[in-house]
Amino acid sequence: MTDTDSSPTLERKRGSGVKMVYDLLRDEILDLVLPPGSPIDEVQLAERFKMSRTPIREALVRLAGEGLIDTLPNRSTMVSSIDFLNMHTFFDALVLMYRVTTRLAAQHHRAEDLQIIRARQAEFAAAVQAQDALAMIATNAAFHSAIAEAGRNAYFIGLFNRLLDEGRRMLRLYYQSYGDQLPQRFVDEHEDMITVISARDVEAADQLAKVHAEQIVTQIKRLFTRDERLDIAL
Amino acid sequence: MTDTDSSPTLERKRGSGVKMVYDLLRDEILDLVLPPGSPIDEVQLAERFKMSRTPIREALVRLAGEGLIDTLPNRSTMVSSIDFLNMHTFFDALVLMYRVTTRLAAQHHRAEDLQIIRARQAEFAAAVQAQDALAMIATNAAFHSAIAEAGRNAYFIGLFNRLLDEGRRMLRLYYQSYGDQLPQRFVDEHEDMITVISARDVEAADQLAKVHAEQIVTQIKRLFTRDERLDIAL
DNA sequence: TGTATTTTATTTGTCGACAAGAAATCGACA
DNA sequence: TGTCGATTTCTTGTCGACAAATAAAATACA
Repeated sequence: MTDTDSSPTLERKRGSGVKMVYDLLRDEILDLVLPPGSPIDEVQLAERFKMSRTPIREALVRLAGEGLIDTLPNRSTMVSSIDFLNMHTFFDALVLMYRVTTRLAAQHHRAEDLQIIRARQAEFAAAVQAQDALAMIATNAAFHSAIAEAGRNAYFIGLFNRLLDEGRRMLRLYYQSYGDQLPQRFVDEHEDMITVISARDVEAADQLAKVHAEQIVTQIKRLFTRDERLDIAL
Repeated sequence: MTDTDSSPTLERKRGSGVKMVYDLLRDEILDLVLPPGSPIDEVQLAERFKMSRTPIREALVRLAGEGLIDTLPNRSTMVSSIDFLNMHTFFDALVLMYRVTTRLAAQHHRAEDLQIIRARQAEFAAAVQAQDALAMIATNAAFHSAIAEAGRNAYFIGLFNRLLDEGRRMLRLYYQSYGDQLPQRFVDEHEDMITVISARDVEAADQLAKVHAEQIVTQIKRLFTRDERLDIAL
């Protein structure tokens, strides 16, 4: 890992360094490649990416702003822990955002939005077909994120994406312990959601999102409550 | 401004510089001391606070993360504009957060929460009494923020505070043009909200928050739509 | 006089180095 | 052997300086 590696005199474009390390670190955190509590060493990252600590630091400040890492002043910085104690607040917010974004999508979507949503749904269906649990998590989040985008409310989009990120971490924690798969039922429900959205049936969209979200929540809750091993990760 | 000034060898505590400039810049932005579009010059701030550009930069990255400033790569950074075109999305989110946070406060509040809420309400009533429009804006936001805290959902608290900040900018824009005052009616409604929260009447809290929020929204809307001068600020 | 091109200037992005703060290590002493 | 204190080490926070990118200004040319 410390050899001269691939690029000898790598020339980076001026502003791209921070985005690169931000994106990669973010992915590694959300995929639990860096599990909660992992130490984040600036100088280690600096020599890993062959750049100064300054752009590394900027990326870390951004991640800290999103709550993905915690910074102990003058001491250390590490990947933030998953708050299982207040998980119910997460579920409350998640269900509400599911409903609101689906509602707004039914109201404000345009033709091109539906194309994107359908593409995401196809990817999700493929992941389910392939029994690829991690791909299911990612494509499911992308599907609902696309719906939120169609709703065109930046405030809701922001919070929802944040929640989906947090959920990605929690689900990943589960799916790497087991080898389970999400049921085919979700695929069908997604199809129904697309139907009512394109029909601009706001109330039906809301109701569908509600049962869909609560179903996911109860499933996740069941997984976590019957598995005490996860308590140690707190 | 460039003389030796007050403190000759001012010793700042190690991590306090960024917080100081962050807090102050944030206040100046929200109070429209720095109106939308104002250029933010790093070196100017650096010599103003007598520190290096590095901590300034960190504060700016944080502010950019909250959407309070916009950074043009390699060019300039300035105070972000108020998005009047999508104001309805702001109102949608604001009303919903009003409702949700008040609901949750009725459910989860503790005795000490009510003390804080009542204190904020007293400050708001005093501001109304004194006809201090700016103080009304601030204390009203603080009142509802305290209710949100009592609801104990970090996700909703985060979004709601963000919305209150944005609303603070918009209202400030209005109240510095005119000399109007919020009606006494809001004080009474606040009292009603405290009553139903302490009675843990969730549905009544929700309903009260709904009419309260929508009333505020319609009032703001009326102010902005009847005043075309504000279009130029976009 | 108007337009294209070079030059200058200003601002940001990055770097290497140093200092401060806190934890870990070591050592003195009971 | 255990505890307290000094020292070392390790990481972060800050600094001054340089380089790149862009905009503005100046110049050349038709």
